[in-house]
Amino acid sequence: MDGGAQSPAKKRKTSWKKDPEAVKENILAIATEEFAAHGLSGANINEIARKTSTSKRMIYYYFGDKEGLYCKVLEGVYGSLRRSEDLLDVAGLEPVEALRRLVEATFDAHANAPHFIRLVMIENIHNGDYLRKSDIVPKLNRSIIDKLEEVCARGKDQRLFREGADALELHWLISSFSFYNVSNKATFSASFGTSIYSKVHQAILKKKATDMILAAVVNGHEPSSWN
Amino acid sequence: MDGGAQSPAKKRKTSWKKDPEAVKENILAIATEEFAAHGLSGANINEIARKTSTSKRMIYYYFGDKEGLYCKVLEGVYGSLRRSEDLLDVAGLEPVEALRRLVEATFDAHANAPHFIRLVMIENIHNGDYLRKSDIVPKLNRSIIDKLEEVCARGKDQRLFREGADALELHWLISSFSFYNVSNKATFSASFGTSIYSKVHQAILKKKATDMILAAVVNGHEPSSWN
DNA sequence: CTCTTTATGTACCTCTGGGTTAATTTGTCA
DNA sequence: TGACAAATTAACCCAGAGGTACATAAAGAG
Repeated sequence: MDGGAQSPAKKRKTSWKKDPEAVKENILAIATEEFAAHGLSGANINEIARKTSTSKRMIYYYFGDKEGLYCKVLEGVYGSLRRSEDLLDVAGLEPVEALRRLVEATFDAHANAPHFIRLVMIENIHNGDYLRKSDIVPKLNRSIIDKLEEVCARGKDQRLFREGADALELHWLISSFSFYNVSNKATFSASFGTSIYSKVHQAILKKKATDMILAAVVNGHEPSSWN
Repeated sequence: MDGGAQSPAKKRKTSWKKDPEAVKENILAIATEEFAAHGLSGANINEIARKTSTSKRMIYYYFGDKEGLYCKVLEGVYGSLRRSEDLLDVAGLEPVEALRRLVEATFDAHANAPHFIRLVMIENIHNGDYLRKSDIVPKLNRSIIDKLEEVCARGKDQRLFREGADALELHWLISSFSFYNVSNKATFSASFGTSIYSKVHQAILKKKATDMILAAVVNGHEPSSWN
């Protein structure tokens, strides 16, 4: 699919060019695939090297060892998700619509970030050891919590939201079905079939889950999608 | 640390006894720990053997290879969960109470089955390949779905539940927060602190999540724990 | 134009870990 | 009681994966 690096016409004179950033990026991209696919111990450095346009030597040159590479991969996917969360702007929406938008966006973001999901699963298998060692932790998913807090505050101010609406608890709930929906697709399908993973059923689940959150948070909200 | 197997005084006469079932059980118990702790590729057969009261050779004698052992471990934990689900009887309760009980029981069952959670996570990393190969799949989590279906049917008959209440969708929702709560504890804590994992906060989350489900399903249910 | 630093390729080393071979002991049934 | 199967032990094998040594080409400093 990509390849093409071997085309002789391009680089016949200077046998190779120095381009550290591109090399690092290339390694990280492949490593993300491989770690996401096979886990930390399951991924194979030789295989990663083979799929890059560089050599195993360069992996160790830039990342030290397998764990170092894994950490950078982890930081990369967390960074991507955070950047996508930062793009979301609900400050202009009224509270109920803002919350609906946040839930739906979280659901979609998870559905569209399979690498992130898998690497978080893998990291949880390792008890979060590498995430904790990394320096990205503090600012981690801060932005999504900030947004939820802002929306909750406005909702309560306007007497639209119940007082029990709590940003962290909401994030826990919203993340749970958004994450589980992707992370446990394989075993859930094996047990109960693939029906809920059809495009239409996914839309229904998103709608019902969103409505359920709203029914819990918003005073007098009728969860009409459950009728 | 352990050792002691070399002490000559103990076993000078009958050096060993035949007890295949006990040996198999012993291997399975240790292997469950190790696979749950380190994953399929992360677990080490030599280490498993060392922790058993038998030898590596016996693992291969009874389970063929590493994957065979893993499959039996997987079947074991799924079986345990299913048996615990079978014990739950809500047929005598009126629909709303029955549903509340099912949600709470699922939440607690997951919280108390860390091995199951980790092995399901691991199995999902492997795309459910081994679960699908196993012969336990058909009857898998059938009982919990049957119970939900029975309760939903009664609830709708009595015009207590909304028509949109669907057993499989409910199971997806209930499982999601029950599972995520345990599976992602490490990364969630790393990001947002451990506050939600205190005993009291866990009870609050269970209450609120249950109330949220009820508010979605039950006509006119007021989610009072959110006030 | 050299000297140094950075970047890269090739070949290699080591040891771990999954899996096996072969012999030995225990139980059982004619 | 002796052959035969089942259970078990100890020692071994070896591919493969993580990691390294060493030489060297490119780029930058002076």
